[in-house]
Amino acid sequence: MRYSEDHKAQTRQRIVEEAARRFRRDGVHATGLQTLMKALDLTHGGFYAHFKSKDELVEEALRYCASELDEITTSSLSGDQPLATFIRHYLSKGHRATPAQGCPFPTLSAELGQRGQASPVTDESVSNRLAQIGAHLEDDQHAAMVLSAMVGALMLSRSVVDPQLSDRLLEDTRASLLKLTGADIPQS
Amino acid sequence: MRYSEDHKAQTRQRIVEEAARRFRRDGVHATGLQTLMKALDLTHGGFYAHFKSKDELVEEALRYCASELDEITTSSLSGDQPLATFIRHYLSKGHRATPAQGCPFPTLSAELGQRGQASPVTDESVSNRLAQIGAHLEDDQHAAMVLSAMVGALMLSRSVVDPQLSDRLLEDTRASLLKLTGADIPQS
DNA sequence: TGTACATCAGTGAACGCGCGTTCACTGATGTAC
DNA sequence: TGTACATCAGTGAACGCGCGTTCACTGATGTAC
Repeated sequence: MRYSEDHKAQTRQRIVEEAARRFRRDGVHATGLQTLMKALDLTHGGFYAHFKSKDELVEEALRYCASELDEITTSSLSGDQPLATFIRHYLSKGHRATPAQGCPFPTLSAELGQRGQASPVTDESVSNRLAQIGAHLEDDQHAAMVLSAMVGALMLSRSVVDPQLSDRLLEDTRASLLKLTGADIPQS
Repeated sequence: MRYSEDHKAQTRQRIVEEAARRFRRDGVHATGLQTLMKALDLTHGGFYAHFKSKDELVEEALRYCASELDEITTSSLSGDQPLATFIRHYLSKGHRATPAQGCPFPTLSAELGQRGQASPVTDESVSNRLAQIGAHLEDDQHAAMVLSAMVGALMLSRSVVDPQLSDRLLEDTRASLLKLTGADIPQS
């Protein structure tokens, strides 16, 4: 079957977006191409018309996550009390409950490090986040700690069983970060 | 072959320790029982004389990591300027380079959350860490942020390619945490 | 002390399964005449 | 306008492989006599 001009590009994009969801929800290793393609009503053989390997898809999906993250943080860090808003959003129960649509670091960083699949895409995304956060701090050397605390707290809060402990990790970290960054940037 | 009284217990322990190393280095999913047993000069079939499933081994290995972590933190948090020493040790290049012997949170938390394999062992270990850290802070509500920042920074520093960026994550976070906790606990 | 037997940690072939990847193929559509 | 052909996104069977798990087995040792 021959399709309209941009049909192939659209299919490719659908694969990338579904992969970005599943990688974050289940992990890269645990996401099979067969299942992934079936979820899009496609057969697995067709995958290789779009990507030369699973690794190439991983790279693409990371790029997609990174650009999504860029958008969200950029828009979130532009209103009133931008950093506080961002922290509250990042360390929210909503974000904790939806890893598939969330920040890729708490879900994918460990696995990418272990698989030796780290890519410049991750580096650039981390650098961008540090720069964005640092721009809203009096001393931008604290940016690494703020980012690390957000990523770590979200990951830990998703890994414990007890809901109270999970809430505590999320809420205490949020309160501490708000207090610390609020002190750096006096609020109106 | 019939072996000495505690031979079986010793073998079991060797399996648990090798698993704890490999799970942290490669991830749980990526660690095969075949390879694991071969590394101990055993055949894979014998595995089930010790554990009823891989899941049971995961649980055991987590328990082992947790007790190891207990020991390290307890001894590390008992000298002079205990929290500062602990932070420096945790966010060191040595710890970054040896995930197999290090804290299980940066390597395993994401995967355990994704696999729905979270276990009370993790909860207890997180609680213990929070309590230990909180005991050395003026306001123990900051414990969650301190732990999250350490876990997040170590994980992120292992996931980036650029050594400078990796160092920055580690060192900036360390400096920030030392400054923050040092302010809470005035040093002699 | 010497022999027969029971134990059971460890062996290794085999199971079904899903993985990533390859490939000969289909068939609806756009193009050429 | 109508017909023949080329294109190529997507199909689905097949590949070798390693996974977790099962099982009939081995054979060195401790125990019983």
